[in-house]
Amino acid sequence: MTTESFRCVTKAYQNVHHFHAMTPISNMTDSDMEDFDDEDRSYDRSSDFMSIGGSDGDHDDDDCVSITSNMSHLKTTSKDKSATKENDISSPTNSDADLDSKTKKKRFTKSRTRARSPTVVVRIKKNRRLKANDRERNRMHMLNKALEKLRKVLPAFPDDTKLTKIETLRFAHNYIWALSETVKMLDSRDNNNMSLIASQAIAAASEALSAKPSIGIDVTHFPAINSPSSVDTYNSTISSSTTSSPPPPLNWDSEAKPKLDITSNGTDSADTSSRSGSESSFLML
DNA sequence: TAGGCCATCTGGTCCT
DNA sequence: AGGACCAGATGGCCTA
Repeated sequence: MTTESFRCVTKAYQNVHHFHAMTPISNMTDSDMEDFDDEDRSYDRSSDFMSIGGSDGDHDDDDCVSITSNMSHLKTTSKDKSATKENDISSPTNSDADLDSKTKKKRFTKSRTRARSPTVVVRIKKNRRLKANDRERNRMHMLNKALEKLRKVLPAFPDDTKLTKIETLRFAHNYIWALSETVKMLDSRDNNNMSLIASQAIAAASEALSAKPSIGIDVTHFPAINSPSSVDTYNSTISSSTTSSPPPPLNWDSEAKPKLDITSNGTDSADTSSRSGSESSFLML
């Protein structure tokens, strides 16, 4: 188990309420038990211990999710439990049938407006917060997993430098843009005016992007990347060709991810100052 | 040591 | 009511 996953698992367990795993039920007060029921946790009276879901001790990166799943399971269980409670109310026993309607109404009202002491309310709120924290943690884990998938489909940097979140998004944005431009030009290969078309495409893209400041891709910086998809390289090659000869092939190794040349100069952006120029250019938004 | 990045917690808001 | 989403706050870790 990695340190990170250990931290993750440990934290998740820390964040569960003080009713945590292996808390002896016998040590609980009646109000505790009531609160516990309120918070939809399962427990096992027969074993006199409660748990928040099993763990085989062999955690991996998915363990945080599994913990959440376990808690979700508890939630499901609790829903069943609450449903059972409702059934208990709606389907009275024979002794209940002996009661007059007035009494029944009184009991029903009481069950719906159960008075709770301030300490119980605080505890309930605390548990809701913990559950919300768990969901939020899980949500962020899912987001990070998606981000990791995105990193894997992007060209790798020479030293396997892990892109930060913002760099990944910027890089992906520019990378898609580059591929789009390449496809546009490839679609026009049998046209002798490839150079004109390419420049028009870039101009159009530039105009469209400049019209949308929220995107703000810097087209003038983007071609600084010395990759086969570099519009600059591509376009200059096309410009120098007066015939209908095909543009330089995309010579990216089909087996390995293309390596970006980060040795050329470029303009650093504020939050990519620690990276090389061309890298910053490609990441710039 | 300062700054960047990240994970997590937290309260608010919106939606179902 | 509860869950999803969001943004601000906070603290830890790492690096120049």
